[in-house]
Amino acid sequence: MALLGFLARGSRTGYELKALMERSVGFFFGASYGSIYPALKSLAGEGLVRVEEVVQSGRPNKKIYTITPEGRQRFRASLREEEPSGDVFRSEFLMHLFFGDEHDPRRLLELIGEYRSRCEARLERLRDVEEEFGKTMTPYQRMTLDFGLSHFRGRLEWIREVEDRLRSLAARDGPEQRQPRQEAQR
Amino acid sequence: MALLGFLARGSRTGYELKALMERSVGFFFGASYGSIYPALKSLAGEGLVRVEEVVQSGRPNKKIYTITPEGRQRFRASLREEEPSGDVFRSEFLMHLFFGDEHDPRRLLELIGEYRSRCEARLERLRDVEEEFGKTMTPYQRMTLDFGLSHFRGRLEWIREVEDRLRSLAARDGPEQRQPRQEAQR
DNA sequence: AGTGTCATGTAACTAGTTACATGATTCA
DNA sequence: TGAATCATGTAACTAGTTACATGACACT
Repeated sequence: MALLGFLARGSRTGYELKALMERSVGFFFGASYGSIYPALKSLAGEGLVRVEEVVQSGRPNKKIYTITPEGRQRFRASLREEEPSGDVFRSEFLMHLFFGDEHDPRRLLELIGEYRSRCEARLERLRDVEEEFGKTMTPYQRMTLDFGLSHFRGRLEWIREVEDRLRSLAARDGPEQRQPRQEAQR
Repeated sequence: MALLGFLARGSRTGYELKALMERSVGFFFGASYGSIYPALKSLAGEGLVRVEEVVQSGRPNKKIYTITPEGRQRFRASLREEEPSGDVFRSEFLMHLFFGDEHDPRRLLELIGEYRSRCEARLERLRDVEEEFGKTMTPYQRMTLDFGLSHFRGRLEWIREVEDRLRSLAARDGPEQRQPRQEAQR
């Protein structure tokens, strides 16, 4: 259904749809080729999109998908009728942190550093999107972008505080006490 | 592996583990019976946990799982060696908002109201956990709880702003213009 | 010489969830 | 009387992802 929404704003190939989705809704709705191509095929089978094949040399023929009037109708019907299911959130990183007292403190600091990098990178990409499209977005697209911006900013604030607490915990335990069990096991 | 972590803090039944996980890590690591029972079985098969069956009448026999020394070792090894994969976040609600201009404004306000209720309920539950266990938590458990607290507080702040913007958009468009396409299609 | 972009697609796999099956006891 | 709690487990299903297969062209 998401694909229909994007196609309602202009005809695209599967490849273009993936790139477009990655930048716009990627942070809350991932989609791989393995899900996009089969979905487009089934939409075409239902007559919700039309396919126009453009012959190319040196690469597979381009397939430009265009939404049909039935597709538009179906899309709007799905917006009206579908109850969005609850957000899904899952974090293995937090599970590691949860069991932090069984962890090597240095490893923990390393893990959170990686976590921070990933958040920073994602925030950066959202800022790029803001600069590039900020003026042409609908107010609704703007709201979802703001969601992402505040999401990652909040996350980074929390990370900074956790790093401080982790460092003071490490200092309190003293440098000589670091990963005693790991040393003993060898 | 998460199950081993919980069992390292005390022996439990599968049923108890589910309840325990729901309250403590539920907001970032969901687990259903359909995943817990088979996992416990395979852990027992690998000798990482020991099972003690308690005969009961009127309900299935209780199976109390206890971690073995090999289980503890394996758990710590997994903390040391496993790279936590990136967080997973997915929101159908945001997809609805993203296409807000094709939506009926009243329906949108309704959807965000439901979204707010869910967030408030989750925040409330985390506050319950804080009151009940705040004093006995490890500093690491405290950090993950704070993650949840700041996560949902940030979310609620964003929601309030979106509700304001949505209402002013609805006011600007005027009440007579509501869902014009939906009316016309019938 | 090597990386990134364009461009399609499938098969195998992963990691679960949901629904079902069973059923006594306790509390409001 | 009805809901919640305790307690286990499986089968069928869902919704994907990852890796593979193919390969030219442009840029650095």
